[in-house]
Amino acid sequence: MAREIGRAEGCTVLHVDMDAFFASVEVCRRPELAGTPVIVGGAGNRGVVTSATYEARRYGVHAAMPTARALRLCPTATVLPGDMALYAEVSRAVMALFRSVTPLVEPLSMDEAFLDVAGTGRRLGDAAEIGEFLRARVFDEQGITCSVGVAGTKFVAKLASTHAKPDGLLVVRPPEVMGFLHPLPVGALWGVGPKTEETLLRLGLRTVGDLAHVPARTLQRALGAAAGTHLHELAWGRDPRRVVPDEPERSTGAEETFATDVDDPRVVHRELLRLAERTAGRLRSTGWLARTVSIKIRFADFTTITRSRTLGAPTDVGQELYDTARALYDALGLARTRIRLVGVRAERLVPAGSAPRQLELGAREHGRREAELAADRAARRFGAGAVRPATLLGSSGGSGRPAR
DNA sequence: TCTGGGGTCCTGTAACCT
DNA sequence: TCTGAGGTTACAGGACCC
Repeated sequence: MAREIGRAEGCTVLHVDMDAFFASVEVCRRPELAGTPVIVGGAGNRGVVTSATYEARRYGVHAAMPTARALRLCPTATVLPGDMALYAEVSRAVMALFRSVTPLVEPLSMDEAFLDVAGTGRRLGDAAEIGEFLRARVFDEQGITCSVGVAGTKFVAKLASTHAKPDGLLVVRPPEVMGFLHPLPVGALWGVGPKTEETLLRLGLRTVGDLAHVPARTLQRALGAAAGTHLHELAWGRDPRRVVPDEPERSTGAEETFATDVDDPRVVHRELLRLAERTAGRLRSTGWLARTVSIKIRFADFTTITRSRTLGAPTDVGQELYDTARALYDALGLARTRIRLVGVRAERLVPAGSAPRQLELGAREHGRREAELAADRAARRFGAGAVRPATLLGSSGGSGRPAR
């Protein structure tokens, strides 16, 4: 349990990260699982681990690992399918707690957020004391632990919370940044994944310190202008990004992997319709319209393509998303090609209130939109799936059923 | 060992316009 | 009329994150 409490001079940014979030929420709900390996993830032949308790991680289990492999490593683990609605509820409560401390809360995902506490006054103490206060409150109210990084910049705070895990808090004051940063492996930097790490290792750059002492030009040549400049700045601890609350969404979508590969266009069409409806429902519930529709196709060999088209007028109508998605798919001429996954995404979102609805198609489109809004209301009353397009009725037992 | 689902951002290319 | 430069936008792909 890494813990270092002290004055947090020059530190106003907190990064709070729930420990093994989904798995911890499950253990909280089922206390008999406490202290045992628990895996949340897909159980099918194509499922992967979404979250795992530290007891499971000790066996080498980690997120994104195929569940089947995780179970070979840790046969005693309890595998749970996951309950996104419950996790979202816990997440909302935790974010509300953060906002009771400062309005400057920037959620990164369900289980982590940046907080800027520069303007909170001394009521709760300095940034480190605020961090400890939040850790205690999250545990009291939700029964789960979290880790906190405290620093002067977002990215150092993020690295600090990673180092504090699990159930800890780490402060990195400005004079300590280089000493903290430079021994870390390059892969620790935000934005360095397996590919970039390989490129850097080929250049003989192993640590963040190595990166810092190479000319920025060298990194720009190897990684491109943006990434090269960015990494060089980070290696010197420079990160001017502010904590920004309420960033609008840029896209939303849905995708599903089939339980077994599919080559029947009718099955693909049906899945595109289902995904378009799901995506449109999300647009309506969040008040956005999409200007661009894109589809994603992943083939049996895991190669992936995307195709997109910009609409004449922005929409949140499932039938319109589907018409476009289907046209994009049909244009590929993929009959008999084995497909593993399909996805539909709505991009270039505009607020529903700001965009004039298209008049030309008025009557018909209005009818569709009204029907889908009525279906939304029915779903809220009677549960998701209460109202579905006729082509989706009875389709839940087909051979092309998506993996769950 | 066989790779989920939700996203963001960057880059290269082509088309189009001036 | 032809050609090229340069800017903008749309599209496709890839890397990355949780």
